[in-house]
Amino acid sequence: MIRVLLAEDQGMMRGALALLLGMEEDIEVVAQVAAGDEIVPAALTARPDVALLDIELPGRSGLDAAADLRVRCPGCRVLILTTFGRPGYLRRAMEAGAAGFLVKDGPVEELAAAVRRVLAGEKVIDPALAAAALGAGPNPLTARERDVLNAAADGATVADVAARVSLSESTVRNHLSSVIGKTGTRNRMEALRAARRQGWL
Amino acid sequence: MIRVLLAEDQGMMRGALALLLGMEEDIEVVAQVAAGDEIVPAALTARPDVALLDIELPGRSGLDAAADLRVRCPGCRVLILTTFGRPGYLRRAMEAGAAGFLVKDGPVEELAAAVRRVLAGEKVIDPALAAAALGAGPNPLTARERDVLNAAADGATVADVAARVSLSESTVRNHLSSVIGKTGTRNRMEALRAARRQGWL
DNA sequence: CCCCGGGCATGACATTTGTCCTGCCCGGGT
DNA sequence: ACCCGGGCAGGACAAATGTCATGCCCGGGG
Repeated sequence: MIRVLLAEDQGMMRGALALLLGMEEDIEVVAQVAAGDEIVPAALTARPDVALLDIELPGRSGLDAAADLRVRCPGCRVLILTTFGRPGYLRRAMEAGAAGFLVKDGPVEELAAAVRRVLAGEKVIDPALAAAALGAGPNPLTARERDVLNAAADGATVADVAARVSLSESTVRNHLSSVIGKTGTRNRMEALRAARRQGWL
Repeated sequence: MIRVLLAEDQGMMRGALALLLGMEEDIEVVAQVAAGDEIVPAALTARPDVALLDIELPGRSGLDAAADLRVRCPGCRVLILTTFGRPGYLRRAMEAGAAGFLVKDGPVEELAAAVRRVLAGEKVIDPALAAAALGAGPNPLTARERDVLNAAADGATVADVAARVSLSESTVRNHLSSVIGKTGTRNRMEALRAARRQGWL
């Protein structure tokens, strides 16, 4: 019996996946969580063999939780299941020690198969996605630049961002100008979209 | 046997829902589509009793398709199934003649139940959402303002937008200024977020 | 008939944004 | 000891953005 933990915020999706997986003879869903910060605690009590994690979750990113599971719950394989096949997401997933990376497109049949393959020690990665991730190179943004970009993501003005991250307005503008340069875009809005598309968040 | 058409772009979600609904004794999924512009053709050949439609679909909005089904396929009830419980979406769904409006949170069990209730002639709407939709009032944006805002949604400059919608730059700025005013925001980015949140798109 | 809202357009203006240059501090490599 | 990348900040400048007043045209309603 393969013990599976399921982390997914959309109730209907989570319920449907749980039912589907539960229908397989050799799979058992031993825990379901809807938030990122519930993943590690649930894994510690439920002791799953495979953790099926969404990335965009309330509370905490599935990728962060994956990195934690690596040390807090060794022997528990991580399979990332996400809407977006962003190169940066795949890269971060691999760095976090994930054993597989699935996108929510693609047929349902893939899911149970991927769970079994991951448990068998295989890596499960879409080859096309892998190529894209390798070709795109690593995240060129510095931590500070990501902070500032995130703080500006909701349309905040320079002054707002400066207040949020406790920086001078000049510095904020310098950082923003820098990410605009690195993304090859013309303004923060385009830069934001570009960074998101790459999974640089 | 209730004949159901399923329109949902995410492969895994679509597959999972189809399997779940198919498991009900009285429900049969007679068509599955992944794009908005496939809905009406599929409905015309498959003759479903209930059309379960996502809103955000490639090709065409599920809401537009719903309005079309009203005339092209009368007797076919529409049940909207969407990620976002935006007031404006619900309002538009009702105006398009939908019989129900479900959000993808909430338990899976709701789904089959909603299909049956819709077929029985009931309206299926979350009361809290209905209250929000009524309280929010109608969409204050004019058609042109929506066009311009959409054209600016990807970070395009005023010049870009003007070219896209064939307007003078001055007019574009006037329209943008107007939506900023109507949304009570400070710039186009905030205005965009506000409009999206309301479902005014 | 007149008024009003909507679309379109200009020009003027203040503010914000993005760029560039300079400078300082720090820590890690060579 | 030296350099370099990163973070931080200031100033100066050009370009983009947002506001406002004005004007014109149209169609629908009172």
